Amino acid sequence: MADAPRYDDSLTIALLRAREAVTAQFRDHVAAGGMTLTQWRVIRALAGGTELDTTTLAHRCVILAPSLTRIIKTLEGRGLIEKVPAHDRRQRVVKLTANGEAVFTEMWAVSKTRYAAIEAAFGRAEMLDLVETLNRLRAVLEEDV
Amino acid sequence: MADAPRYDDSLTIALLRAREAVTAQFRDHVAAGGMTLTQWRVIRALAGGTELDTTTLAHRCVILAPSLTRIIKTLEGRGLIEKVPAHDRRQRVVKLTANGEAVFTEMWAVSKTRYAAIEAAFGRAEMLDLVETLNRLRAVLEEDV
DNA sequence: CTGATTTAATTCACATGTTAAGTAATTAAA
DNA sequence: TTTAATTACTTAACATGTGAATTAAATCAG
Repeated sequence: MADAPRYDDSLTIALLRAREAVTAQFRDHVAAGGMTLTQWRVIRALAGGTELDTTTLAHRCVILAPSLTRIIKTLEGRGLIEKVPAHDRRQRVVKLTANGEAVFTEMWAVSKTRYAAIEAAFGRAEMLDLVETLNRLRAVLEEDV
Repeated sequence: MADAPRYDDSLTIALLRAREAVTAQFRDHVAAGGMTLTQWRVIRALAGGTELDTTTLAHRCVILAPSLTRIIKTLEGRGLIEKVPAHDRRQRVVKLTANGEAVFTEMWAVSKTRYAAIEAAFGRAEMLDLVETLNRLRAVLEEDV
């Protein structure tokens, strides 16, 4: 009785630990760039001149709106992103500044290296398969259950 | 160039979204019990009379020590857990109160149902396989890379 | 065209994640 | 045995997660 059965734990905990292990591979170099992993997701989503409104950006980065509001404020304060006038004046559309693009380019090179290392260690086929499985799980849960 | 390539995104985002989709299946009923998902992990880890120190508990629940300190304070304040005297007086050992066990038992029944629904929708074999793959990924990353 | 509804963001309040620093108890070394 | 190092946990400070309430702009109904 020391260990209760693991019904809802096995999957949620496995996802949590796996994600923790993966992000750990990027955390240091992102922190070295003076950024959090969440902020880095935003920078990445805007790289290459992409202009996005808050809703779209939040969805792509998997960040809730209130968090993104704060992050935009922070990154704007650091001169990494800037506002862009929008047709719909309710929207807040943003893009990277020249400085933001430069920071992205610099960090991106390292990021690719880290990712390649993961791929090499785990196997490219397994990796693609895992991503496919995860997306399938998500699709199933977002419809049926 | 509107879309930057997806090197480090595919896996981290897939993990993030998949976890979000899974936890969404439990969030409502856990919230209905007046608890957060993180607090629920702690309750579950202690169910059945289990006594654990903070370090072990933090590891099992995948919660950082500072977060667990606050959570223990909260749950203790609600009368769900209580301290247990420990040999090593540096340690904080806790267990569920009778009330805590009762709350667990009540919520556990629903939790199992939700989990069974996920298993039915996604497939038991795929689920076990996914958990195994996630743990293998973690093992690889925690050693080699 | 005016009022009701919907939509996009923001703000608020609280819980948790995250790193660094601090405290108390234990253990190891001299 | 007294000090130094280690260990377990807490506190602090800031970033993010989360749900609810709020504000402003756009859209819809009549």
